[in-house]
Amino acid sequence: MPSFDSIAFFNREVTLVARELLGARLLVDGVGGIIAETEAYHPTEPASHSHRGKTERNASMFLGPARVYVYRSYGIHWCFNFVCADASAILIRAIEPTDGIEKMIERRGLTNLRDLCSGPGKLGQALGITRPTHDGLMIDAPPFSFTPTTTPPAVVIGPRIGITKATDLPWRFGIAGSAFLSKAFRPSST
DNA sequence: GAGCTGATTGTCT
DNA sequence: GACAATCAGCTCT
Repeated sequence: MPSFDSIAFFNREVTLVARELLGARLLVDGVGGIIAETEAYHPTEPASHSHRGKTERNASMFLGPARVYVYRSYGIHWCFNFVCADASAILIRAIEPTDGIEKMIERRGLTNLRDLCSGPGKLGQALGITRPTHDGLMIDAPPFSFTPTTTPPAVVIGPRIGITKATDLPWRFGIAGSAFLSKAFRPSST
């Protein structure tokens, strides 16, 4: 039994959780690493899949906090999200590989650690994420393993990328100075 | 090193 | 029928 209450952790304001996820350890079947980059999505803004209400695709976002939401992006990639309070979600954009690296190299067909999980689609492939297998599951039950950090890293904040709506919201969070980010953060102090 | 473009398929209008 | 929370490969500087 984990002493960590995942529902309480995720049942909070989505941008707060997105920031606290940085440095946490996420494994899928023993493969994964340290979360290095996240983006927050809330139903009140148009970039969120839950903005238009519940559909078959986004049903997992309405199951409650600490769930996993998986969707296909551009018809090719699987993207991995955590569900938070009020049908909000956090897209995991990048991970620093620490566990099962050989498995990730095999799945990605690459040997460069920095390219294994530095983007939502790459991450989904490296961790073997698919919608039929993982969508709607709880994050604290197998095959997942989630461990929050006890030593929060320095954080950089910026506007979300890869979207066409609500692009001005500073809801993208990353570990400052990490070599595993999907893209560099726009220069800004603090 | 930075920036642009084609690929590919499920979902929504 | 059009779009999309992306990636990889190519061109240009």
